[in-house]
Amino acid sequence: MSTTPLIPRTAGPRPGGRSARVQAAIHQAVRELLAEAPRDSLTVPAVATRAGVTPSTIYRRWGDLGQLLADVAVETLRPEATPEDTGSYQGDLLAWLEQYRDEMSSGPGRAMLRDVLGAGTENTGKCALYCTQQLDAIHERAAARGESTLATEAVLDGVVAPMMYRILFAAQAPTNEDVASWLDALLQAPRHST
Amino acid sequence: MSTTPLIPRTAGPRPGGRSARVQAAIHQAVRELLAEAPRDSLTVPAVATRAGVTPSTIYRRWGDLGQLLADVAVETLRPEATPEDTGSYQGDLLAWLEQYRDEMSSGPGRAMLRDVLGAGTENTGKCALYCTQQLDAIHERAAARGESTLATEAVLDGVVAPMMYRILFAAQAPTNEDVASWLDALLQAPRHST
DNA sequence: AGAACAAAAGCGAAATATTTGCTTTAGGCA
DNA sequence: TGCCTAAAGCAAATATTTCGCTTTTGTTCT
Repeated sequence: MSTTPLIPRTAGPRPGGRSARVQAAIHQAVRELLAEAPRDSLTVPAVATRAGVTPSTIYRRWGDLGQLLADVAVETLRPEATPEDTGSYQGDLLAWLEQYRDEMSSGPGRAMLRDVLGAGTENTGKCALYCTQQLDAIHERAAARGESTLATEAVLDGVVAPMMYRILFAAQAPTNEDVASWLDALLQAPRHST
Repeated sequence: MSTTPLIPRTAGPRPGGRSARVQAAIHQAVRELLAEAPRDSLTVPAVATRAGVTPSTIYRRWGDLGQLLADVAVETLRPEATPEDTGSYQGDLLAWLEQYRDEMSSGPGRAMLRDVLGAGTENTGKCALYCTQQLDAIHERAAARGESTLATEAVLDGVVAPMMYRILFAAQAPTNEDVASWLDALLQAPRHST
């Protein structure tokens, strides 16, 4: 029964405080256990034990295993660097899209997507935000070089969306050739902004 | 060795048998309870009670609540009729895409998507299959009329995929205007097959 | 620095949910 | 009809989740 408020969620109040330490221990425990055993044998008590924490801590903070897994997933998905600089806009775009495809269509990538989408919180928004931010970074770098570019939204709709649709729903994941051809279609047809 | 079964998980061996009746009762119970109480207060024992069945029946057949919900969702999502005939290809397409958007971006629609994607079985494939089949039906009807058409795959990539991407990841769902403009872009640019 | 406060964690008992071995029932088939 | 098998029922054993209460910890105010 879910009558409880279930407050903030993902971030402890300040870095370095107890909350932050406990959260880090729990996230770490989840990652370790996911590496050791199949995902569906993971339980809250097991995570708690590994993290050196009581189960009720986890239940009070996350509510259930799904929310916790979603948090860990979105945390893992957060880009740790700006997209690689290949020297050209089209090169940057293609390189980033291909690595994104690799990551998302892999076993662990798909599992993380499932966790995030299955939980259905604002974590899904973060997921899309990270993607948009990386594309924006590529866009800005190209603009600084004076290259003509596509709107980030066009890339999202033209490449990322079909890619995700196939990863999520289709029997077989998209290939790098698919990605390249979606991108080509965009680069040929529509008006670039200069 | 009898090579028989290859049993699909969701369907009892024959319609009318005990399995089929039990499955129907359980599906029905899930739908009723979902209509009465918030989704996360649903439990397997509650479903079992409502369906007049023992919990172990559900656990043995579906494994857990998530799988059962995914089954019910994909069953609900199955189209019960061929797409409405508006008289023209473009009319048919637009009408169907708009109703699909309505359905998928509604509260219940999003919940069902979450259930299906979160469970991560071949149910996701069925979901995409239904969509493809409806689009193919529209395509065939247009071909029979002698109209020029788009490849179903183009519609999937150009309209359905961006639509789903936003429903799943974005803060705000796409509008019918979005759908219309995605479709327009397709209809103007690329080669139609006659 | 020290005291007081609030937020979060620990603990353990109670309530629920899940698993499992065995029995019973219902359909399919010779 | 009378076996035969797959699925359901039942109930005991486990495992999990929830919840009230206590304790710890970090922050803030003198």
